Amino acid sequence: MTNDSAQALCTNAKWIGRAHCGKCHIRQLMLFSDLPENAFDHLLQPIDQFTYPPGSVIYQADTHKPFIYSIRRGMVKLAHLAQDGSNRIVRLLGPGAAVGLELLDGAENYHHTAIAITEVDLCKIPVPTIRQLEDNHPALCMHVGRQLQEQLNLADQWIVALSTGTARQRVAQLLLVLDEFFADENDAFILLSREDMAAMTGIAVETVSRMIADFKRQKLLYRHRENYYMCNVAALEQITRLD
Amino acid sequence: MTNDSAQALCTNAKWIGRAHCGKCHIRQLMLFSDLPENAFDHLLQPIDQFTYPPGSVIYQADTHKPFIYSIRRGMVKLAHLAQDGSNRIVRLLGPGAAVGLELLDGAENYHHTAIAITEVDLCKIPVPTIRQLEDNHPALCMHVGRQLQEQLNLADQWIVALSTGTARQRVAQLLLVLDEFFADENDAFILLSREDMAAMTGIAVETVSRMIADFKRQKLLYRHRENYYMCNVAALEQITRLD
DNA sequence: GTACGTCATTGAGAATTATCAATATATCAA
DNA sequence: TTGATATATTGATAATTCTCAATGACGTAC
Repeated sequence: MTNDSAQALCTNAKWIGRAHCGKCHIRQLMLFSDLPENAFDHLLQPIDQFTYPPGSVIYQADTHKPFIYSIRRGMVKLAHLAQDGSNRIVRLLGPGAAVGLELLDGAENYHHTAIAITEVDLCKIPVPTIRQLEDNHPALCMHVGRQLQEQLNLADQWIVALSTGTARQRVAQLLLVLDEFFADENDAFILLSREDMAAMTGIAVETVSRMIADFKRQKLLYRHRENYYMCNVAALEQITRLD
Repeated sequence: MTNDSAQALCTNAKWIGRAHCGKCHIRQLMLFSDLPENAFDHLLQPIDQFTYPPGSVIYQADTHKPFIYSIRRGMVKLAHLAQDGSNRIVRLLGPGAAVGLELLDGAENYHHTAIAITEVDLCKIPVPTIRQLEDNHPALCMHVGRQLQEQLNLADQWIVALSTGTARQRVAQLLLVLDEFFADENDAFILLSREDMAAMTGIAVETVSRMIADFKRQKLLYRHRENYYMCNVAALEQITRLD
């Protein structure tokens, strides 16, 4: 349970440019869907875009910066890192999700540590800018609510699917989550590190490795191309039911 | 893991009366805090109050009724009941919390089964009434958001505290949760059934019983009065850190 | 009071998982 | 390419937890 993952907590964000939310091509996914284009004409503070390399820390739990982030590309994990080195991932988020929303509800500090798993593009949105937009466009409040409800659903699913049952069942569920939410157009997904999978399911790294290796041998999980895998959904679903 | 809790899923709500939200004495806790008194003068549909005896089902997952509920008194569990009889509790809620909020975000059906643990008083709020109030009082949207954020925090804590670590640690964490959120003015709380505790922590009923019995023997947990218990917070916190 | 039902506790053995250690594989820099 | 490093896999054993079974405690109906 106590993993000594001495992953250096470094941030290596690279500025991509000013965001043009009115013209954002994935806006329907994002926090600002169906705000009018001109809503972004006179922002108090601009919204910038950044790229983060894999492993970089977007923000740390119990620290404060006045920004929330909207994920444009890539995969972000929200983790709880205890002082004893133990590490529990509570959520895995992808394009369209917003992180750091707790700041909008009066939280002083971030509740988790957010880390890029893959290369990630984010919009960095100042909290005062959100407030300004909320004042002028009450609909935004609903979108924030929708984000929260969505994340609540994910958290509940995390409890039911990834934190319940035998190790085999949990790892199978995790693969199904990756397949459902993070697969590309070929239905292939990046297989996470065993350490991350262990932190998601609350089981030991070696146990995860055994389950994954076993699934590979049984051809329930197979390589599609470099770093990308596909899985036999029906067979894994069977396992989640009957170990 | 698979518990054959053949608890009859019966509802026995008793009507208490029409709610007078403008004069609700715990309104600051509730969904409608700081809406003006007259906001409730011309509701499309009334808000009624009900009492539920322990064990009664408030609503069932995957069913639909156009109501959300605000808890005035008592303790409610949100559970996921799988067809194979397994039962995982994802949240424990008390006065001031609202349940069924997923309906406000377009969900067709409830996401959990909500069951009264103690005797419970609820306000039954029709969804159209919420919509009406939201239209007239945009601030309500923020309150819903706050409820969601609050429940998201609880869900995350559930993952980190109650679904991580050894059985001993999890049961200790559960007692700390009961002490923190559900203790009365004497700092005493109702000790849940072993079955509920097992469903909250994802461990077997017998294992929970062993841990609880052990805590009692060590005087970390002791009876205050009929059905109410107190715990040694410092000692239990110690256990959560070092097993 | 006794019989019954429900729930909590305890015991013992089986099964699962964690831990520690070794080996294999992949990755990366030179 | 070759090392050097990190990550994944596997093995063996210890520890934990689950499961099944028995017993105890408590309340309720009769």
